[in-house]
Amino acid sequence: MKLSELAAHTGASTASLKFYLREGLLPPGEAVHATLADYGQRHVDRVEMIRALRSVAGLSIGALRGVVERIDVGDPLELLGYVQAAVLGLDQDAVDAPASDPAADALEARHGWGGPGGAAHAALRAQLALMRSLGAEPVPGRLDVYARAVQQIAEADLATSLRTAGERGLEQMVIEAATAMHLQNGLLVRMLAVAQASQAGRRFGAEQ
Amino acid sequence: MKLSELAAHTGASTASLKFYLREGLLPPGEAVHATLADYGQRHVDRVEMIRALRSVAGLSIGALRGVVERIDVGDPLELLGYVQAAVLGLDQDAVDAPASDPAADALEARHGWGGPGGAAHAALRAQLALMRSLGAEPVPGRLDVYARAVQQIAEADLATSLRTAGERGLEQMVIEAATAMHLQNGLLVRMLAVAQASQAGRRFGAEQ
DNA sequence: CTTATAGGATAGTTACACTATCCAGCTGGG
DNA sequence: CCCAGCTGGATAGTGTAACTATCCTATAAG
Repeated sequence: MKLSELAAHTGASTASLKFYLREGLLPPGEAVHATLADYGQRHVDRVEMIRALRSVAGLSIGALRGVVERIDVGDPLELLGYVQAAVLGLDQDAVDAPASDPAADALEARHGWGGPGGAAHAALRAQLALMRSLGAEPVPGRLDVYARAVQQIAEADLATSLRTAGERGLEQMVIEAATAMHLQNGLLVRMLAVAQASQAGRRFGAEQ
Repeated sequence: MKLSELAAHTGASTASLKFYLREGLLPPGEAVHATLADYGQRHVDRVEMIRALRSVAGLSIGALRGVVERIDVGDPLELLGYVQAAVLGLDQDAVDAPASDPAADALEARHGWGGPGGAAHAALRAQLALMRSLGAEPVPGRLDVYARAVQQIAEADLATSLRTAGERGLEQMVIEAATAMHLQNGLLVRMLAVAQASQAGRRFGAEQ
C-alpha cells in the first residue's frame, strides 16, 4: 500500500506519517521507484504501536525512538525494561541511584525478585535513598506488605499479556505490556489516593 | 521588603515573581506609593510553596492557581483533596467516573474509607470501570490486599505531615503533604516496576 | 538632579509534537 | 501521450507551557 493508504488504515495523517519517517520511528517503505513507496503489515503494526504508546501512556517521540531501536535489536527482556521505564516515568532514576541498598537488596531477595540488574531495581534503590535522606523511610516490615501486594497486581495482568507475546510480533507485545503497566500503575495510584484521603479526613473531617 | 528583596530571599528572579503576580498566584504587595510595594512573610511562604510544588511535584501554573484559590477559602480538607488530584494526576478522572461501582463501594466500606465524596473515590471508580471495560479487572480479594498495603503506606508519612499542620500556615502544610504524597506514589510505582520486571524475567529470562 | 526601581505591557525563548506548504520528479489512467 | 495525483525531502508555521527580556513612564531616595 502507499503512504496515503497507510494513513487511511491507521487513522494517522500523511503529515504525521512523514513526521514519523523523518524521526526514524517508522522504517521507510520499499521504494517502487523514485516517487512511490510500498508499505506493508509491519508498517501498520509500527504505526499502531506508535499511536497506542503516545495516546495511552503518553510516551515522547524520544522514548518511542528508544523503543523502536530495541525492537530492531530483538531482545524482549531489554525491550520490556525500556518500555517500563518510559511508561512509569523512571527515566533518570538510574543515574542517581546508589550502587546498593541493604533494605532494597534484602527485600528483593525475600521476594525472589532477581538480581540488581535492571532500571527498576535502580529506581527503587534511588527512591529509598531519597526517602531516607528526607527522613521518610518506611520501616522494612511494611515494605514486605507492599511487595506482596504489587507482586499480585503485576501477576494479574502483565503475565497474561506477556504469555501471548512472540505470536503476534514485538509491536503487539509492547502495546499490551505498556497498557497493562499503565493500568496497574493507575489502579495503585488511585487506591493510594483513597487511602490518603481517608487519612486527611480523619485529621480534618471532624473539625468541619 | 521590596520585589527585588523578595526575589533574593526566595531564589526566584524578579521576572518570575512578576509572572506569578500576573497569573494571580502571588498576591500583590502593599503599595507604598505608585511605584513601590511592600512584601512580607506571607509572600515568602507563598513563593516557597509555588517553587516547591513546581519542582518537586511538577504542578502546572493552572493547578497552582487552583491551590491558591483554595488556600484563600481556608477549607483544609478541600484543599488537600485538590492538591492530591494535582500531585497524583487524577485531574479529569472524576468526569468519566460512573456514579457508583459495587466493587469500589464495598472495598471502601470494608476499609473504613469514608463515603463516596471525593475526587479520589471518583478516580478509583473510573479506573476500575476502565479496567473492566478492557477485561483487566482484578479480582475483589486482591483489591483488599492492595488496600491494606496502601493504607499502611499512607499512614506512614502523610499522617505525620498533617499532624503539624495549622501551626505553620496552610502553605507549609501543602508543601509537606504534596511531598509526602509524591514520595509515597514514587515508592509504590517503583516497587510495582520491580515486581513487573520479575514477571518479565520469568517469562523471558530463561530463553536468553 | 540623577539613578535605581516599581508596575504594566508586550514580545521573545525554548521545547514538543505535530501540521502545512512548497517543490521537482515521475507515472498510471484515460 | 499527457496531466492529475502522488512521492520523498525540505522548510516553515501552529499551539501550549512557563518563563524571560525589553520598553515604558512615574517616582522617590540620596
